[in-house]
Amino acid sequence: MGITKSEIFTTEQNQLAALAKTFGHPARLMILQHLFSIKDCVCGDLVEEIGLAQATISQHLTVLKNVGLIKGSVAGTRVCYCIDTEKWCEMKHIMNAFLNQDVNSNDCC
Amino acid sequence: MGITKSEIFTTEQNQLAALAKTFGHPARLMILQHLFSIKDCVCGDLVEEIGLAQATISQHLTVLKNVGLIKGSVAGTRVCYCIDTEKWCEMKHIMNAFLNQDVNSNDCC
DNA sequence: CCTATTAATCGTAATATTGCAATATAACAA
DNA sequence: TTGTTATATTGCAATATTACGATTAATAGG
Repeated sequence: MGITKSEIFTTEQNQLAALAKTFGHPARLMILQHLFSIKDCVCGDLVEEIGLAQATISQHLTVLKNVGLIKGSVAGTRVCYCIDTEKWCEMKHIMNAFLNQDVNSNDCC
Repeated sequence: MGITKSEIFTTEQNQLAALAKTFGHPARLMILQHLFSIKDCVCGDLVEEIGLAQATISQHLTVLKNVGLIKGSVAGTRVCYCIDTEKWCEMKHIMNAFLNQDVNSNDCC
């Protein structure tokens, strides 16, 4: 039904799935990579950079904002977006805990 | 339009997005965690374990199989699923390369 | 052969996501 | 104020995803 039965899963599972879903679109990955690559945290050129309509980019930015990975501050007519490094690290720990669960089981790598 | 414009992104970005999308559902996370927790690699109890219909579980297993993270071998009437550890590690490297890109930029953690 | 068991597939319904044009909003500049 | 620029929101269309009942296929056990 396109609807996920969240109630039968743990909070942790739902949270991790929500995070992963955020990374589940190449445009959002590109946005994050661009935010990492520039130093001065000033954005707004994402539309030309990526090649999707302005409305679409804005939507993807909202998704990233909602999950907390980026934050934007108004600077005149522009909005300055940047990575929320604290949330990013928090996320990294959650992801790593999942990705490294194999060390408990058997031989790997 | 519900359709992703894959052609404007790099192969790496599309690949990573596809991987992340796989983790973007709690049922699939639960399946993977269950496969890690048991040792003998015999499955089939996933339906009771999770609480979704058999057809739904089968669908999720197909998604995981398509991305290569699990493999199944027929054993009589049953199918034995297990993690493809090689692919799992491969995936882990790809994910980590993305998650750790922040070390290049500024102070974190 | 017949039947039960297990998992995959089909068909369908409901909801979610992606994308864009058009419009709205907000701030600056003249 | 008027016009310009930058971003957000709205409305809509197309496609994707999730879920399940029903069916099918394949095998094991009598």
